[in-house]
Amino acid sequence: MHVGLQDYRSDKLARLKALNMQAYPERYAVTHTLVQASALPDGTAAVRVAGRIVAIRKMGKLTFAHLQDIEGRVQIALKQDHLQESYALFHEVVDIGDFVGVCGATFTTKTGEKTVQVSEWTYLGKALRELPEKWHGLKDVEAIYRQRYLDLISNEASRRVFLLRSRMLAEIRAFFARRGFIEVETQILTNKPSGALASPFVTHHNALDIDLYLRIAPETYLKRLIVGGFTHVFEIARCFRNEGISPTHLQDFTMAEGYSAYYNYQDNMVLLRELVIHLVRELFGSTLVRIGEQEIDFSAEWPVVTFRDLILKDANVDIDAYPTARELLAAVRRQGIYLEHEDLAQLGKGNLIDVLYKKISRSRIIEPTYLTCHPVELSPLARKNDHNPAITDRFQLVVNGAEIINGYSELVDPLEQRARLEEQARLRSLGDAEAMPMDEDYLLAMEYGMPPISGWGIGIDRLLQVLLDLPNIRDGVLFPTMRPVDSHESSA
RNA sequence: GGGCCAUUAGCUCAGCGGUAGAGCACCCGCCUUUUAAGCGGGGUGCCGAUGGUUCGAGUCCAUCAUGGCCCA
Repeated sequence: MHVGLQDYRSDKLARLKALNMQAYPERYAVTHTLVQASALPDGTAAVRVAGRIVAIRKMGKLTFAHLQDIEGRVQIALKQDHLQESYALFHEVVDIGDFVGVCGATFTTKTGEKTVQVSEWTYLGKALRELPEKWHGLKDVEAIYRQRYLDLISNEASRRVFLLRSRMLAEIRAFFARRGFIEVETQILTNKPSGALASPFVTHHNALDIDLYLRIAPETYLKRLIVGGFTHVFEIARCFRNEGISPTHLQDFTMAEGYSAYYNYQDNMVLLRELVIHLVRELFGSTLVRIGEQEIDFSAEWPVVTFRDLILKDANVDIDAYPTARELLAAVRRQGIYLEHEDLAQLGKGNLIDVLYKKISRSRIIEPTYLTCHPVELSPLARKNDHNPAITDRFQLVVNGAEIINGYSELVDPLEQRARLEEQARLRSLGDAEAMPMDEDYLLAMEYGMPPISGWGIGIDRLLQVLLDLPNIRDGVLFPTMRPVDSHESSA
């Protein structure tokens, strides 16, 4: 016997078998979903619904119960008058948590709840363990992540989060389809961890006897597709980064990423603003979203701020006035700002600006804001600005201190790309694990010619977290990665 | 990697040196419009693990495990 199984439930299972009833039948035909049934007019006959029993209220010869699924619930009523001996049987074998199917007619109770008056019920599945407590639900964070099914059964708020996530992805697909984008799937097991500055997961292919990397971004593959003739292309891409765990970082996350030939980054700033406003409207029925203490109106104008102006405002330091990292760092210290980093002195100017921004500015940005003109060394795949070679034609959407969207005009010149990747490879050889490796295969594709391109990436998990104001990004992930409960457990 | 917090019944939680507790769930009885149904009766436990201190340890100490938050 397994630990934790409730004896009274095992007893009822044995009782079912003794009565020659199926504890786990193979099929049940329904006429309505639970939510549909709860909206039928009174007197609708022969309604057949099925679900998990989440509450039973027995009042002698009359019993009320609730059937529930992911979308909702409906009340059922069982009367001894109508059901005869099968009324007692119900109480003899059915527990909260079991699945049943019922057939009956709809009516409305004195207290106004639509209810199916059961004329016939069918056993559909035994639960050998008790459900979490009906009023408080499942509270233990660890159990919520490890046993999401229990969280979904017992917490209405959790059901809402995951239904909204699903709708959000459907709306993103519909939005881009309407604008002529073609959805693709590119490889997840890659030869090079390209397309972002991040540490990859490494795995091994036995037949080829080579190490492979789980993709950190689909970027270079989607741009190869532009070479191949796609004009507007996007992917809902699961990506993997072998980095630290925090309430805002996942190792295994979903990115929607897209590219358009002939666009520049400003075209995409317009496009993605439309997308976000569309999503907020569809999901919440309004562009006003409550996030923390703030009510944010996504339809209001989004400020556009350059890195330089942002840091000038928050730190009183003009990053353009200091040509080297050393001078910039000294200027920052003169403002009484002390940055924390493992080897601050080793950082290049671009990375230093990035650390500074994260320290003093990012968390202060609450309303949707486009941050632009990123330092070139943070963006090895982005196009340099035609007038200022120190910055790129890049933008990020920041909301409530979180980076939701990243996009830029793409670097399409293969010779400059080669030089940039050589610089990255050099940083990598000096020990920067996040620098990009040389990627000859991508350069080969570029050498066949690229049009002007602009691309974008949306952190789906992050977006969901911000819009739903979730304390931990994993609250929007069904089964977040966890350490195993017992790493050397037996095969019990 | 560092700091703080948590881990007690199936679930939600009390208990902080002296015989393991409550509510829900569960079992028995009553109850034909309830909905955290109600009323009466019943306590189901490896108190995360391992050591230690003590006459005596959920309780104090140490180490470990898992998780959360903050910092790096």
